[in-house]
Amino acid sequence: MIRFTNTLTRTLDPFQPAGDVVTMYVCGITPYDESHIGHAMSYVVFDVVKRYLTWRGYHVKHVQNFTDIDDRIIERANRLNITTDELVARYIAAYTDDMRDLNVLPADVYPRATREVPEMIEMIEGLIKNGFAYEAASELSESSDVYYRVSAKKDYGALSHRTQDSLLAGARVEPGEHKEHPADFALWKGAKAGEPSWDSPWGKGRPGWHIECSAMSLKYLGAQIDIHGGGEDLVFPHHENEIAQTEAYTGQQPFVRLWLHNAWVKMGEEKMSKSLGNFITIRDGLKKVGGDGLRLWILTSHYRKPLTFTEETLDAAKAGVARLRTAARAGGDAGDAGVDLAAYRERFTAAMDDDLNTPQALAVLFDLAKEINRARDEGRGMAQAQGLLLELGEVLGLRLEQPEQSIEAAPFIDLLVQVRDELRAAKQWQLADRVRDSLAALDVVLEDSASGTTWKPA
RNA sequence: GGCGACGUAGCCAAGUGGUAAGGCAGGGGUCUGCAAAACCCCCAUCACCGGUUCGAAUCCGGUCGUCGCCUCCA
Repeated sequence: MIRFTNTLTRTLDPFQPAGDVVTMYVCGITPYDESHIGHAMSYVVFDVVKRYLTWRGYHVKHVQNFTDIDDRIIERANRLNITTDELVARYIAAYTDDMRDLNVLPADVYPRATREVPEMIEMIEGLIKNGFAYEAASELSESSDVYYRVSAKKDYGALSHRTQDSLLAGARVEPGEHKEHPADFALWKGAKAGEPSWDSPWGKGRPGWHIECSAMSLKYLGAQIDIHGGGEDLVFPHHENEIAQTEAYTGQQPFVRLWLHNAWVKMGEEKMSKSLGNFITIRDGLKKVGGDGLRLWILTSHYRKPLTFTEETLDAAKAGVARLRTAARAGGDAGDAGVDLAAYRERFTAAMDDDLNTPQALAVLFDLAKEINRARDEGRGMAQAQGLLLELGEVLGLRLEQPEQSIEAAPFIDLLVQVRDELRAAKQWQLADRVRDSLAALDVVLEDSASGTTWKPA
């Protein structure tokens, strides 16, 4: 039985989707800058959720949004003197490249806020009609704002385990806003001069942040969905507000059956974040340790625990990948090594069933790798065990069977290796070693074995 | 102030009642022309104090420390 920790209940609950197709909504990025490895953690984690459920026989429909209009996008576009559309297109492309290289499977739909405005307006109108929202004049705009009336929903705060009273303390009202209650939040913002805006019953304006996810999950996945995921920092206020909006609008509860949240990446003792400026981009991480390396680094920690970034841990992940790859690719003799494959399969499944315990699942892969290496050393067949290693690796999104990038110089390296073999046959050790050392300096590692010499990128 | 998380070997990180998975690094071997890889062996009593229990890293209480959310954030 697959179980997950549900943020709403804080308990480990059996996974029970409502229908044949598992509906999963994951909060996507705001494309105004390059994504960092904290984002990578979130998307890799939910990619593994999807891969694992699929491996277990479920069909998953995955929707992930792009928040393509917000303050940061407007600011950044103004600063670069380009349109918000141009800015957004640039960073969606960068994100897409990052995900491809991380081997993150694409979502089924990538809705964008700016293309779903009518749906959001319809929802806001419904909320006003049934008393959960109200229009309010704004001194910052010629148009009105629309706010969600938090006090109208009794269980507001359930996800983040907060009371409405406690929310009063932290809530802030910007100058010029006319909220009934400080904790009320914007569904629609009246347009300020020079901002992109859309026509609405309340004049020109743009949607608030939270309403987009409510509108898009409703449109693409229905009033009630199985899984909603995102980073832990979205629990409040974003996801709390999504629940409030969607449930108030549809009248159906619960909006989400299973809330999943991943913890954050720490830089030393602090959270990695854009605002602190202490981030490593996905692109840089990929250059350093590759897609598998980054994934392994992320998955060696449980998704609900903070993951510490240091250069050393990233290097460790890279070395770990090399180890798994060696076992997966070492020239395999056909046949069964006498390895109890079913036992490994069961251990892996048990670990993953238990709230996606990827650290334990990886331990199973490493144990299996050791068995494969041992079989090879003893001259036993190991092809089946290697097949299992690849299969389980794939569930975690690891591409162990092939180099991630084709190397253009491969034919030349092969040639050098051949020449070196002849030198070795002639016992010209010094020259042979020079070839090896020179290739090493170019990050090509040679390994001699009884069956010949192989090489791999460092 | 409110809510929450965490503190396990040099580093990272599982384990939530029966005497500590895994990875990286390190040490010693085997193999090798040498090296690399691989294999074998070694390397922690779980922040601290007290309690419950036959038995606790794991439950309870306290102390110290660290971090997060409450404002944009994966």
